[in-house]
Amino acid sequence: MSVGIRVHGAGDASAPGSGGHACDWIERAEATLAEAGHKRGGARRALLELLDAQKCALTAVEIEDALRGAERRVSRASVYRILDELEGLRLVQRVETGQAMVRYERVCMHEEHHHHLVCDGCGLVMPFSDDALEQAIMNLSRRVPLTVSEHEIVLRGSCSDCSG
Amino acid sequence: MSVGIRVHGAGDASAPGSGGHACDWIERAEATLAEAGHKRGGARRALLELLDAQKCALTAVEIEDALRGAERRVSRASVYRILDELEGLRLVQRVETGQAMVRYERVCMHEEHHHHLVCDGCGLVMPFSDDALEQAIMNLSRRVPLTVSEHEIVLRGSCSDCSG
DNA sequence: TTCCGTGCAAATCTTTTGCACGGTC
DNA sequence: GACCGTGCAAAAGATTTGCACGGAA
Repeated sequence: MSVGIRVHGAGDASAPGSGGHACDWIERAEATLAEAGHKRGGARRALLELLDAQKCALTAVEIEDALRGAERRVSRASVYRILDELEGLRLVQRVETGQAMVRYERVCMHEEHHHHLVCDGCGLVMPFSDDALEQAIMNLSRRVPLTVSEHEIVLRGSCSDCSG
Repeated sequence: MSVGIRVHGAGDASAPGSGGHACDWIERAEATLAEAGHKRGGARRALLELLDAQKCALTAVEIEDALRGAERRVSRASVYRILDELEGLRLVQRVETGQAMVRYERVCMHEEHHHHLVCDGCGLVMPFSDDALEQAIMNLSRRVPLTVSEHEIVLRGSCSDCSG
């Protein structure tokens, strides 16, 4: 009985902090980075703020573009480098949507684990979560010949706009 | 109650036809291709035979390498072109394992739908299937704002060899 | 004979790396 | 002052495309 399905809106939440998070991700990120021996830097700060304001995963190019006008310009190389660091510290996670480019989104502990809907027509990516699905995955993970550390689920299809 | 979990072996089945299929995939593929107005060709034939003998998904490079010695040499460009055609005809499907390269495997109608376990340590990819999971996905697919045409699930972790 | 399938080489695109400079600690 | 974070440019790796030839229908 999957009564627990929740589809979150897509797109970003322009105003920083309106991403609907109550986990102070930026604060935790800065702390984790400091703990790991990193110094602060303007590019990374801008990237953290951008990611914090998103509701869903972005590609490196989208991040570079978003930052170009707004916060502060950040070079493509830095975007990749920073995302890589953050992924290593489990502050962001990669999302493979099968769209040629990898997407990244912040990971909020205490926040609901979610997965993605991808429209093959327009490329829209939308997060969702479902208790029954998580349950099935958890049961499964215990019974598989692999120590499972993460899982990723993508549903592909056609969104209401593209279905006509 | 996920009593239905099945983990298939990994790797290929060297002897063509031993992939455990009862669906005559090659035959169906050739028919579908002909119907779509394609002429026959040696490169594609070799690729079909290779894919038919696999138990799990291969990358374009693995396919090129496998074909180099065996069946018939096939250029990288042809590998990609042929895979693309086959994907369009739903004869093969892409598998995104998060390993930098896309993987491809044949799609057997009538054959059990499966997903993948990926070892982050050694890159091993193993197919599995689970009824409870499929059930959860099916329920979910009906209740989501997207006409779902496919879904992909990847569990990542550490295989028994890599866990020590 | 007409076209499609294929190989080769070049192009494109995403992601990574080398190096030098400027800021943080 | 020592070192890390960052930008720029070049490199690397995966995938795609242009073009010409040979084989299938």
